Amino acid sequence: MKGMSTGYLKSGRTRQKQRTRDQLIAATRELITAGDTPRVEEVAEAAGISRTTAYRYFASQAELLAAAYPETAATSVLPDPPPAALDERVAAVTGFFIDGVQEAEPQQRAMLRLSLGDVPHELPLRQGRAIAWFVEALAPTAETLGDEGVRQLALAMRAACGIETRVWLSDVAGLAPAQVSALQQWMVDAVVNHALTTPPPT
Amino acid sequence: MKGMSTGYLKSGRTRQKQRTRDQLIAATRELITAGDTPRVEEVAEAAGISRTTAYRYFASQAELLAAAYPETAATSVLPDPPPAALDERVAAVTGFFIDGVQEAEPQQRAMLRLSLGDVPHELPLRQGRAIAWFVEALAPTAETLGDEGVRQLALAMRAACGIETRVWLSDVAGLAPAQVSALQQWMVDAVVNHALTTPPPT
DNA sequence: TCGCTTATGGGACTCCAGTCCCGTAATGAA
DNA sequence: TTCATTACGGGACTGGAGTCCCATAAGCGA
Repeated sequence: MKGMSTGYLKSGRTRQKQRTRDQLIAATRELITAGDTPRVEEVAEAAGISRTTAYRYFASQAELLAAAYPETAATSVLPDPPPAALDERVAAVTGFFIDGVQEAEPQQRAMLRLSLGDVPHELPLRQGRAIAWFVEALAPTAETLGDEGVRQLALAMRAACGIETRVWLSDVAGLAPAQVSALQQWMVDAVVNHALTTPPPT
Repeated sequence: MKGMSTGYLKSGRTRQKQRTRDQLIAATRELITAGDTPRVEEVAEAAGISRTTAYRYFASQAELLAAAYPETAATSVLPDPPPAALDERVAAVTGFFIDGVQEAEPQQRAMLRLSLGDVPHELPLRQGRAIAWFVEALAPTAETLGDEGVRQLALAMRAACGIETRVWLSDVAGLAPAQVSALQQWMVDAVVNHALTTPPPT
């Protein structure tokens, strides 16, 4: 089972398939918020759907978890109206992002672990949706840094406050969740300030 | 099988056990440098030792890989004599660390993945050995930052240039290995410089 | 050399992820 | 209502990680 093509839902019994898919995702979310990383079998059972069918919709546990990850439909996470000051914009986006990671930490960890699996994934398991948010926050620096510089800085910001850094600061460094968030926020400030004097490499 | 207590090797047939353990680690290293993440069974077979015995020494594939990770016996990685300038000290340690991570990337990824397993580990699977190196590099800042400040900064530095950040910059951001290293080096510079004006949170 | 201790080997077993085959039943068009 | 299409369910199967039991043989002291 290789996962279904994107167009699959669009032909034939559209509503039935959409309903099945939605039920699987809903069940996944419930189990995740209940605390664990559910097996595909558990999700299927909770949704009243057979394991086989669950695998028809999602090629792996990883894809199912990724699909269940809450979509932030918003293309921007800046307040309205967006502040003009760079530090306010950065603080808003960074705070939103760090809070989101902290809240969904178990799921984030599961997705990270599964994305590190032996078999490379074709499907975009971890999509880097947040990069655009950081780029937007950096709009005031566009002239000085240029498109490429802005992008590199946004990557550094995301790297500094993502789940990967959080995992190490928690598991190995032994910091408490609030300390992790504070240090990540501080690291983001560091890279932003540094970029203003020394542009990131390209 | 829960792994053997530390004192196990010290009682009874010491040399035999040490030999068995060494053979397992040697075989693991060979297979790793050959390119893959070996299964315990493969390691055992390559070492001419039974799978059961391999599990007697290492409770999991993760522990075996961690034990096979090259020990940098050196307590310092600064050149001799160590430079006095902060930026030279930081550049030396960071360069050494980033290069080491890049060279052992498959193994590092495997250890990261396995450390994210569902079952929490009691044994120190990932030990944070590098923290001391960064603390040492930061010696010139000890007076201004204080012990706690130095440690927090060292954690931020390690977080910025570790395998976790590397994974994201490679897999999601799509940077080439050399670009990843360059951006990580730049991030380390950023946090060090930032700490001189704005101490990290405690 | 003998015999006790104990490290080792063999192999069966559980659990989970993922695949595959095939029969059934729901859907929706004629 | 009839009937072809097709989504679904059941269940067997592979393969890898890790556990456990028991027999064997290697090590080491007497």
